[in-house]
Amino acid sequence: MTEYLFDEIETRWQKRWADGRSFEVTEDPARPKYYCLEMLPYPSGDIHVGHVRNYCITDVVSRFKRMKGFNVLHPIGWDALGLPAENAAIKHGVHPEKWTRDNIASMKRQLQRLGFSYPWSREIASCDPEYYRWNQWFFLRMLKKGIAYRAKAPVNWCPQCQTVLANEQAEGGACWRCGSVVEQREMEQWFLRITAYQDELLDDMAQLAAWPDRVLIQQKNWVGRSPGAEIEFGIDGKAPLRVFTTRIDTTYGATFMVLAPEHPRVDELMPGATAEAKASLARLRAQDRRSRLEGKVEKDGVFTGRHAVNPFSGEKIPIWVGNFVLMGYGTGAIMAVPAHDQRDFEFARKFGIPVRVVIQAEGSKLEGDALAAAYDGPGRLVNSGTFDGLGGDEAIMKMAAHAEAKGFGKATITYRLKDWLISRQRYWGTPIPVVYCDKCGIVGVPDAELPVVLPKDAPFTGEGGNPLEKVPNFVNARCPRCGGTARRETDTMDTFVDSSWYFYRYLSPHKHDGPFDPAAVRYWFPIDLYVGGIEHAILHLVYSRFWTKMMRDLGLVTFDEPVLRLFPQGMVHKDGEVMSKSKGNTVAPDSIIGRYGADTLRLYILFVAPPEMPLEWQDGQIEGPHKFLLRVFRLLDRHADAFAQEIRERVSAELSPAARDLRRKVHQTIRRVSDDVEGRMKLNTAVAALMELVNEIYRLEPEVATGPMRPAFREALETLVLLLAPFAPHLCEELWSRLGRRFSIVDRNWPVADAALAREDELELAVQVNGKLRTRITVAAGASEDEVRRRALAEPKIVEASAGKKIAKVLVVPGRLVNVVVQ
RNA sequence: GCGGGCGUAGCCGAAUUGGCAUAGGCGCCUGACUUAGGAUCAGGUGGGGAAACCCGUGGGGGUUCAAGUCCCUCCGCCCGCACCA
Repeated sequence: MTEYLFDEIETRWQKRWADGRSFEVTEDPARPKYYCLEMLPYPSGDIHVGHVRNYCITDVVSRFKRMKGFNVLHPIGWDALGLPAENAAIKHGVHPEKWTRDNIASMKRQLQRLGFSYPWSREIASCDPEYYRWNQWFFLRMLKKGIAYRAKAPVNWCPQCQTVLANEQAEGGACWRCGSVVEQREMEQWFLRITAYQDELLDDMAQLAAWPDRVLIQQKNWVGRSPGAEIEFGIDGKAPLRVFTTRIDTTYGATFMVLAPEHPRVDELMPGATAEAKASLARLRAQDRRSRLEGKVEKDGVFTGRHAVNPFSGEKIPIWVGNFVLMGYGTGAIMAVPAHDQRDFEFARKFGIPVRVVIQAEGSKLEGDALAAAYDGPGRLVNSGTFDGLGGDEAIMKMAAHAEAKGFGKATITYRLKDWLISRQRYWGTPIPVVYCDKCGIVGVPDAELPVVLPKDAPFTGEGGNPLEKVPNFVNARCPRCGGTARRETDTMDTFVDSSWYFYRYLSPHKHDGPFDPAAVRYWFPIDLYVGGIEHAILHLVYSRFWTKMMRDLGLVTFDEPVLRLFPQGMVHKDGEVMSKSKGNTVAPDSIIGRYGADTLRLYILFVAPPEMPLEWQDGQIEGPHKFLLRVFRLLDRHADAFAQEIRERVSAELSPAARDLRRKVHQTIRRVSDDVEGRMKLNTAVAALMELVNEIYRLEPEVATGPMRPAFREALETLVLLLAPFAPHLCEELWSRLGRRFSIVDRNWPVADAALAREDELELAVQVNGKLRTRITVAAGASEDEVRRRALAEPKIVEASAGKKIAKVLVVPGRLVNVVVQ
């Protein structure tokens, strides 16, 4: 019965929405706008309820804003997702384009079934040639400005995916898609110079006040800005060794140096190494990458047999190779100060290298193990020549100035962030629009020849390697500059290039003479609300910030940041784990919709936990929201038809006590739901408020539904339907039309709370003695403080509790409580 | 190891600015209606106690008239980063 009910209602309204014209959006400068979206979904076949949560959140906010009178853009698009699409295509023996489009169609159907019909949407797919065109267009402009460049560098290679990866995509040494351990390879690849924006990515966080701190902290750590200094340590008969340090003030305490095992000068420094030393070196090199994945590996190293000169003290110190020094950070070499660095200390102890204190807190005489523990404590320099007695920043500044004056060093800033590697050895992605000419070198494809499209006949063997290399028609090209023969680039772009700017393309998805319409961008941007998973904190969300800054420098936009408010929703868990296909603990939306309806599923997801918290899926809990919707339906079913026939009367100013209670609850609920959705994004408490309202309506229905107070009852029902509409849109469209109102409910104004009606006439105040609850009193809302105090002190329980004691103070907190302090 | 967050009923959770702890839902109990109820409607539901009252937000301590909320400390869980020089 109920299944039939919701199925029929939902089918009916999904059809109406699909051809409804009232959802059109325009760039009308006179109207306030609201641009909200969820992170670009992957067309990865079947969705499960874990995916559905961010759609629910965004859809509720969109509908709410629409009812608030905003022009709302809530678009949807699809990521081509190069690598997984290609792997899936190989696995299933179909072309990745067909696989992608089939999955897009399937996902679209599933989302429509959920009521996410995106009536005010503009749709894009980043696998379309027209999207390729603009990716390439941007690339060529970046190439011209030196932001895109090709270089040989150590890069991450995923042996499973058979392609290189960006640093961000190989975090912790594992591939972001397949989890394989990545290898380091020296390869020539395409990069985007994101490091040109590293300071701005940090500084502009000041504009991101509405982003969660944890995301900003993650990004900050990822950029990893460390101010410090570079110093050169001389080596007899060789070029000096450069190191980076944040603690130049400890240089007198450097008792040895350490190179990363992969450091390019290791072989040069140990030409006549013994077989034993060579074996140690080989061991260190083999060990290094794995050690970082597996966590703790004991510090290990080998002495090169050579020494370097400390430029401050002139002391000769041994040069070691050590597994705890990373080639990817700083210069890949360090000066080791065992007295003031835990890692250096451990290494020094293992190999019997001396430890020299150069910073000491006044009066302290630390020795041995305690030295390391004190390494970052405050103190003054000792054993540091002419710098003795200096402390903190002053020591750092004076020593850096000295190094610069003597020409062996200078203050620098080191960053962890590396340039974004965007080339991929895959078929299914945007072709990088350049050719290699024997005479002219690297030449960009002219705009007029864009887009460079993928050949349809690429062979998919599943044997690895890029199929594009095996398509002569694609590879053999003419040089646009000299007309000679040239070889076309076969690498394609990282899928994260697509997602870096898709939300601009939404504004004008069919534009052919530019990536987007600047007037539309002026109107809609920046994005007001962006909902998505936290897993993109240092991937998509860094890339798209970079992309916007890059476009600003190309003169395409005038602002620095694309997203005003970021809202990372919590994951959906089941059986204690994140719900995901690979875990096999998914719940299909279809099975829930078939049983309870799409509105119930939405309401459950929104109600059972606040949106930012993880949600534990529990089968039984969905009954509550379902029963609630049926309760609403039955309530309206009893009255709607009659109300639709009647003339709408104004609510009388003379209210019965029951009608007064009802109106108060109605207006309090308007206020609560509005605040919860608009300000705090606490959609779970908004739903709870609506449940309270329905309980109150049921309670008062016998007294108010008929007779002179009927208009107040009608007001309650209509307001309920309006407030519930963003949460249960199918049901509320149905009920709204049953009340004789016109399609669509999202075009109705959101109700406005009347403060006078919401105010309580009487207040129940707690009366405490020394902070302990003793009794309660009921007073008129406007009662004076004096009167409240008198009433409280007259209460028998208070008289009893304070008998024989001195009343020191009586605190009256208006509207809340009275606290009598006795001694 | 460093950084961030969290810990409230049998379960999910509420408490927005330090002001009546536990809203709303699940579950459970009672009653009504009913041939029947896994439907619906109404009521109850932190622990102890006959009651007065006492206890109660992971443990301990502190600030305050008043602490789930602020401070210190310990325990547990989650997330992020991790030889970053």
